[in-house]
Amino acid sequence: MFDASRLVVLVDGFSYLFRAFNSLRDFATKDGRPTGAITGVMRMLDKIYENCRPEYFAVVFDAKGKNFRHEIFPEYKANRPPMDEDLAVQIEPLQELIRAVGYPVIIRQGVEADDVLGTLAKQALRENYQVLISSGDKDLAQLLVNADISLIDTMKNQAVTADKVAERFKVDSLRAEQVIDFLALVGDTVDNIPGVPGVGPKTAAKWLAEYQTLDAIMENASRITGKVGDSLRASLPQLSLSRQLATINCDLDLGISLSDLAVNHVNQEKLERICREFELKTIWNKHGQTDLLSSVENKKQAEKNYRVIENLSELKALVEKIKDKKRFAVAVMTETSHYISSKIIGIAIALRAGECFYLPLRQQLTANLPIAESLLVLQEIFNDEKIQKITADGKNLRHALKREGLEINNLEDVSLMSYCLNSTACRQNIAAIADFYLSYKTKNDEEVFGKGAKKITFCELDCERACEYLSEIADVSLQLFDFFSVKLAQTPELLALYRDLELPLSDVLFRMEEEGVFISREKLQEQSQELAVELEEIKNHAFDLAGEEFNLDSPKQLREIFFEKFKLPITKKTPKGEASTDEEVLEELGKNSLLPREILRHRFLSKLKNTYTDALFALIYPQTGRVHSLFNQAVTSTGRLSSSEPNLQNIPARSEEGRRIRRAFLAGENKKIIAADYSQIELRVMAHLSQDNGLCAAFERGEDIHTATACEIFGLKPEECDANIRRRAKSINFGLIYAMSAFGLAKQLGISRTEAQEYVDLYFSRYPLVREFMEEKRRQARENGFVSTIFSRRIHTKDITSRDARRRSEAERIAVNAPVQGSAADIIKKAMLDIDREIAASTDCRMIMQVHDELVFEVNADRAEQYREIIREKMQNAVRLNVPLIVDTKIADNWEEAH
DNA sequence: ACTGCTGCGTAC
DNA sequence: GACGTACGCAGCAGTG
Repeated sequence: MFDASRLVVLVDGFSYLFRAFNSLRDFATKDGRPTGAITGVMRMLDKIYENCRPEYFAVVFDAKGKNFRHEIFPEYKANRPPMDEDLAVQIEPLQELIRAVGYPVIIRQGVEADDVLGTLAKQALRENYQVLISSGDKDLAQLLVNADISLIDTMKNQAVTADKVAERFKVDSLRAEQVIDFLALVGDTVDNIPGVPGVGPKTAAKWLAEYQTLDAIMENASRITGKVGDSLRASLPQLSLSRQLATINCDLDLGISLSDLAVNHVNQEKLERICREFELKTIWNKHGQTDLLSSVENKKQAEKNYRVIENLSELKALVEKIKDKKRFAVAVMTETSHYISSKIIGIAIALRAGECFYLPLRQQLTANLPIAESLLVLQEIFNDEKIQKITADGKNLRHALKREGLEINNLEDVSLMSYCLNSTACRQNIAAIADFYLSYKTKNDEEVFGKGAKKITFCELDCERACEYLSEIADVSLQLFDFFSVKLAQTPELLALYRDLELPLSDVLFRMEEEGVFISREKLQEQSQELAVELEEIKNHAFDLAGEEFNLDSPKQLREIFFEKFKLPITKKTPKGEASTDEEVLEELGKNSLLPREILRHRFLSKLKNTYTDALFALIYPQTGRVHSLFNQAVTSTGRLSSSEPNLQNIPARSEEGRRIRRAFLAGENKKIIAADYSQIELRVMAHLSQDNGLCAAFERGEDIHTATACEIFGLKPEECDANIRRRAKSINFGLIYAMSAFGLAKQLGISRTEAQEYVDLYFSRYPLVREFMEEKRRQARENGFVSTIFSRRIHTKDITSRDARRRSEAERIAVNAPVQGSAADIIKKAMLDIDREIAASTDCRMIMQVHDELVFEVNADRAEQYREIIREKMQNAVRLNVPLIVDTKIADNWEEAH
């Protein structure tokens, strides 16, 4: 119907508002606040936007108060009945909502929406756009004098064109040029435009058919007979006023350019807040997931131009372009496997949305670029501080380049930007991010690579497919960078989180991963063999006790033996309703028989063997004897790091046999391990955040916090507090951080629910601000949809208003725990940066692991003491809290002894 | 043979 | 249901 690339759609907001309000009168929130107008207008806006896909779009509303027509005629619109209160309350939230989803909203004081619509329309015509105005207001028909303007009647959903003007006014003949004069003659009782009394549409149309214009009618007034003629002559003095009032002013100075009418990215936070407040699930589902601009960008994608760079001179030409442009997005593909040994297959470089170049380096069946020369050319731009490099995963890119002997600086990372904006909105990989924020669906991996046995690797792709696949990643990275830059700038503290904490940290993590940790193959192997022997003994013993052979690792078979064969009582069920055989159950059964105890021992040892000694052994990199695991930066909801392949953050520490694993984590020759861990960092953070006097004072005095808690709530002196009482207090303390219920505490301590509740009540009466802190966090979560850490990191709590009580209480626990856990994560991250800056220049000290509240270093033995002090000082002073931060450090030859 | 889920257990 | 955040093992059921 229209050429969307030259189309401007203008919507008369109030026209939509009345229409929607009247047709959806019973829409309301659960507590009775009306929402029909909001819902209806949004539906109508989405519909017209999606149907027309205009280049520019605006929703125009009348401003409150008087306008220039009141100045020339004070009684203007004096007869308007007051607006229905149910409608009035919807206006402001609606306008906010429209802005939040990204449609431009225009409201101007002193003029009416019609004048704004007319002015914008004229402006658009000047720039050779077609204009479509959607309104129920007949007066706008006067704009149809121009063929490039069309009207859509909101009420009937019909197009009104110049030849339909008469039809629209239900008269025999009327041309667009005559609409103003027609309106002046007829007048408007609602707007209180006087007109000629006794003259209605029929008479006005008849006169205009005969005399063409109002001026001519006025000149010939004397020739008109009858009562209407008398009336016309009596009205002559005010007719020009009527005409003035009826005339839409198309020459306002609005200070708006056409580009202001481009749709914007969705404002997720605002949208979420409004949708939550007014229970607008459908709108949230629609706009919370997609983005108006994405359709624009997807359209650009349709014109995307991905090209393979075929020789060195083309590459050099590209590099010159990049030097000129000062920024580009880059994506690499390696031969899968592990970063530590992986070579680059190809590189994609995006210069602007839709424009990308692919550099084949080790593509099979392809005339690749000469690797050494190409990398040399690239090194120049990678190392140029003035050229900004954008990537979807900076750490991985650094690894890939490092394998080729390259480095890169001035790097931006869209995954980290996305993570800082919202850690839980979507998984933080480029495909999920592009889908979530741009509704851009990247190529499906399965379609590109196949699956199962037919699966191929990236280097086996033909060059064109490789180019399409990787170019798309670089392309969307570039687009997302611009998108996130705007979003982060809207919330400066999140921009700071990204720029000052997460982005620089990714480089520290890169070097930790590169460094790896030395693990003794011999020690692991020795332990593994011992474990195998004991496991075999236990297995045979278990078979004897059970009277049959079975798989000790199978919960299903254990169920059959315990609860069917031996008919032991079922005390606990799994979420699926099956009898549980977990540790707690077997401990209980083990009080009366040997088999459960043997199973427990078997479980414990096989866990050690399978998950630790054997798995770790397999991941030792043969050339160096070191394990290079991943420290994932954008995984957890709270801001903690996670570790994988292998997970170095859950190496056993509590049992003696488990700690033996840690003894295999060695310092290299002439080196020492330094372990430095924060003492009670989460409880200190809670003391700081809650400002509770009692809790802060205990830390100020340097007391053992669990003993102090025990003394406080049980009214004891420190010397009266035995290990058992301290254990209870410790459980309470941890339970609080995790927002544990009395039920959970009771189970943990093996006491009754009421007794546990008494402990909790006692705790809160002694530490009242802790309770207030928790209530405040739940309140903040309800109000904002998120809670924040001391570094302003946000943790979203979308289920906080859920009708499902279980989901809601889960969200409440997140609201309480996340600021504590997340702030602790912020603090250690800051410490890592501070330490890194101190040690980066030297090779004597390397950070090798982070375990949430602990940092592990490998240092030159003769400088260990010196670094220990630096580490302690930087960790303790990473931030300034209301309570002291204490760090315990120890130097040893292996990780276990460093505690 | 592969995939994804379940049950369980390790860390902080 | 009932304690927050992770990762990863073996078993197992469904799919090809």
